[in-house]
Amino acid sequence: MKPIEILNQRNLKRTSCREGIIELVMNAGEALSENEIRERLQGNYDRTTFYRSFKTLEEHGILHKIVVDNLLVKYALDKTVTNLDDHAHFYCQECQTVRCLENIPVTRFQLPEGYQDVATEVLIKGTCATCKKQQGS
Amino acid sequence: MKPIEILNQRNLKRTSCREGIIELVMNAGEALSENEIRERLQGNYDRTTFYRSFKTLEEHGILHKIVVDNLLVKYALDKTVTNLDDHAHFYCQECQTVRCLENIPVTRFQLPEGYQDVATEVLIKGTCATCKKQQGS
DNA sequence: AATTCATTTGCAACAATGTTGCAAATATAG
DNA sequence: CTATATTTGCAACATTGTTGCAAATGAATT
Repeated sequence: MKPIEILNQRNLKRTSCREGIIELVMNAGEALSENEIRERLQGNYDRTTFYRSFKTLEEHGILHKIVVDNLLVKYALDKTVTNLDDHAHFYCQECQTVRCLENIPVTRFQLPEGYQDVATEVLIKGTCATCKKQQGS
Repeated sequence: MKPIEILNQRNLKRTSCREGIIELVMNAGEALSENEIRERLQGNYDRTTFYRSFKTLEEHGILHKIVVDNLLVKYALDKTVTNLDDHAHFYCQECQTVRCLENIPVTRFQLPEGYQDVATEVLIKGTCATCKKQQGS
């Protein structure tokens, strides 16, 4: 599905900023940070605009946010767009990329009495295949 | 084990700030943020001192860091102090507390070919038992 | 095409979190 | 008590994110 269709489907105005973000994230193959998106996106948008766009796109189930430690925030397409289940994420400590591990579903954990879960985040940190090879180990 | 012993054991100088942090985190029953620690700790320490203390204590396996979304950072005792295995964490969206779920170990996931894991973080978000009751649902 | 109106954008200002360099203070060993 | 390496506090700065408000823009209507 095209960015424009995704926006129309949710009654969101199609601005060049939103379109561009969706387009980029769609074709990236990895989650992208605000900075990475700004670098690759033509048309210099204000930081405020980006933050508000991310928020809107997230609230409408177009993007999902992955946070590594603090301060490193990345975005990927949401499951309502990709039709994938909740999955784990992999953060490569070498190249700082975040990838969705679509084959590793997030299982529901047995919580203590009285606890109710709403969402579960699984973040695996390590070295990705590409960086592993380059280490020539 | 007492804070002083923990510090001595690792050849770290026992300063009142480090001692205080360990003492607090030890008796808190939940993970504490920089702000929470500062509020409860006598002796006004500089923010810089806290950040450097956390870093030192983390590097020496005394504390471990739990990050919720971005910007919310909490600390709890590390497994090298508690002798517990890696475990999941629960973040209550109502009272903003973070608790270690010692009974929910973090399992190793089967990664794609070539990927190597170093650490895995499992954060479950929802409502804790206390807040659940108060909602009177 | 032009008009209208709600939404979105850019700007400025601000807040929170975290880092770095450096001089003064402090912990520990001798 | 002294010497020395470590730690602390301060100032300055960087980054990330938010808010209010006026200007610009998207999309529906004429």
